[in-house]
Amino acid sequence: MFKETKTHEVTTDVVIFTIEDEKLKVLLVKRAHEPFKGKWAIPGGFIRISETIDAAALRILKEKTNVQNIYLEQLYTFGDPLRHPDSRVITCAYFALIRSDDIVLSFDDNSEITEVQWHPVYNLPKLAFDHKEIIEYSLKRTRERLEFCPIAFQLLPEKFTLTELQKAYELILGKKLDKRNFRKKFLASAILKELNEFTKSGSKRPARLYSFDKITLDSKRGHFFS
Amino acid sequence: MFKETKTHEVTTDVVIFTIEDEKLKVLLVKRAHEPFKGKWAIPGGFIRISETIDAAALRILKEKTNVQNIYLEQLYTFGDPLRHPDSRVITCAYFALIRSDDIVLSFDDNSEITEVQWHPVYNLPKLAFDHKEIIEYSLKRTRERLEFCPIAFQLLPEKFTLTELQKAYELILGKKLDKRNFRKKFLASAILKELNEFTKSGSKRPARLYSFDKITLDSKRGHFFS
DNA sequence: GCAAAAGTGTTCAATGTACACCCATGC
DNA sequence: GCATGGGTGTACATTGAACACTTTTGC
Repeated sequence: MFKETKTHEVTTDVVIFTIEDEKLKVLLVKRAHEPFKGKWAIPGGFIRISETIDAAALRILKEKTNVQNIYLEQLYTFGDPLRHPDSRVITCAYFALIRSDDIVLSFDDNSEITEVQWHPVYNLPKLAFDHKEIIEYSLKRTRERLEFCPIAFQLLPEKFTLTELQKAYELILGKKLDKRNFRKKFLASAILKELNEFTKSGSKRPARLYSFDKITLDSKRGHFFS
Repeated sequence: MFKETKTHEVTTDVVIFTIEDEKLKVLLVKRAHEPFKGKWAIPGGFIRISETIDAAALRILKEKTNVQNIYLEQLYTFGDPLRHPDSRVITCAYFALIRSDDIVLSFDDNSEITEVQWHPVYNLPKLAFDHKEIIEYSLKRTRERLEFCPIAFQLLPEKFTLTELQKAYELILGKKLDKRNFRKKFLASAILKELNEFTKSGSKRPARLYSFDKITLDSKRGHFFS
């Protein structure tokens, strides 16, 4: 009975969302080897024997984006025996939301990968393994989370306008929202800090900048991210 | 890098809730061997090389309870390198809700287990591994699910009274609910079928029996259990 | 007739939704 | 002065929460 388990392999894959060019995008890597050589996949890797699964996911996030201290949530563990064509690989998937500016995509020259790139979520190339399913499920979960917690702030710069925040919501949810209701809700929620700064307008009325109120956010962390 | 993964072991553990003697209980097994010999644990086992994780969890559920076709949901994957004292064991935890009547608890004489028993959730013995944490998290998720889907019906017989349904909710949520509001909500929801049958009262007013409307439930399955 | 559980409605507060116009700026 | 995106409030419907008494039965 124990013998059987020896050939399991356990990986973690991380779905990393961002907003770039007014589009919701996901980070993909191009595979250097078979199986699925030359196909796009979400970044992932083996879980090391003495690291937690969370740590493995964070490590992979950092390897590709140099980003740390991010909202990273365990999504689901995918274990169909046929999901990997060669061997039994169980993967514990995570998802994360990050800002794409001031990020330098990178990868070691370990010959596992030949490219790293952002791809529009709503227009993905053909993906390796069951990664399409994993991304779809991530999006679904992100939408569910968004109804309760303001995780969209991970996608925005420290100072942002309400319109930018609304755009982020609309991109994730895939639908238009009512401007007045949106603003009313956030201004009532006390998680935003109204700044006395405005965008230097490029040919239109300057917009007020807001930031997330770290104190309120931390105090509600258990509530939001439980 | 690949070599490292060879010593991972992957199991699934299943938290099985039921209601017995007006208490919310969870199924525990007593371990026959070290580590944690003689300690109570939630039932679990290795995932076979060619079965899905879902199938493994269902198999374990069936081995202990002979129950199939049940609401079984993947909970979370626990992978702290120190959660097992001897080796690296990653476990993919599931939870399920079942009725305890007409269930015969059982276990193979494979000498892994010396006992199988229901234990009150709110009064657990000391548990092996991180199983206390897993049960607590299961309860939390069950509560969250309960706010959206009527999963409590898994705990009840086919025909039940509104009071029994309410009791099930109260036991899971750990708090009293308002009778009138509770009934109003369910009678408005159209997921209950009102039967022309009543409990044969034991010294009190007979109560109307209801059953879950399978058709409505199935049509809302995607909605509830998405 | 009394103990025990079944059954029943109204009011109020909070929340979500629909909806249209004026404002400040750059050109 | 006009085009562009920024900013604002009201009315309505839905939902959840609080709350107390009458009914039916077995004994």
